[in-house]
Amino acid sequence: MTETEQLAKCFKALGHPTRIKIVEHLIRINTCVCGEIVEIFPFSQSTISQHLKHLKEAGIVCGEVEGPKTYFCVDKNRLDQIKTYINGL
Amino acid sequence: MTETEQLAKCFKALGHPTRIKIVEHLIRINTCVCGEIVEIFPFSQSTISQHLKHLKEAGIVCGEVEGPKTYFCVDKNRLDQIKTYINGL
DNA sequence: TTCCCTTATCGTTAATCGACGATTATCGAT
DNA sequence: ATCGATAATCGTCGATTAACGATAAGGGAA
Repeated sequence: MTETEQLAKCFKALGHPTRIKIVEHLIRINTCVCGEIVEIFPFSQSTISQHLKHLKEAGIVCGEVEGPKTYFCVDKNRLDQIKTYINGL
Repeated sequence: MTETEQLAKCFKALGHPTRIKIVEHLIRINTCVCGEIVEIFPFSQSTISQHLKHLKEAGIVCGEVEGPKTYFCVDKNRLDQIKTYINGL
């Protein structure tokens, strides 16, 4: 995958209001579990799980499985990559 | 439309490799005409026109009709808005 | 083991996207 | 007034997305 394609994937992942809010929330509270996000939004657990999957595949968030739970957090490096690109425009 | 929705629309518009490259090209050469972009990419005129429409609707580019041609350029203000948001994350 | 809690995945559905060719609209020049 | 160039729009098609409920898979506790 070219760099442009990778970038496009990131932007696409951020191209949905719910996913933007999920990222904002994750940054605010540093790390949290899927169920906590489900409580915040008026969408089903499966829908939120899908959004998280999108964000994970774009490398914007990472999830660490710990027992039955998965702790999600934002990948600062990837975020910095995006910042660097945008600022360079 | 909420601010988040507006942002999502911008990211979505940037969520395609061709559109990213169009924006990069427009920034590089400041302003240009649709046909010029069509020559650069291996896509049809209608496809490029659609991509430009997306970018326009997101407010990332603006097009000024001048006779039979339309001159496109990047809206620096909108770009700055995106930069500001990203950097604030 | 058997529940319960948590998350991921599957299958479905309606809507949207990305590409195309064809057509239309608009302006300038002949 | 017609023609040619340019760009936008239309109609179509297959692929993808976003949402859901239902189901599966995993670990922890009783």
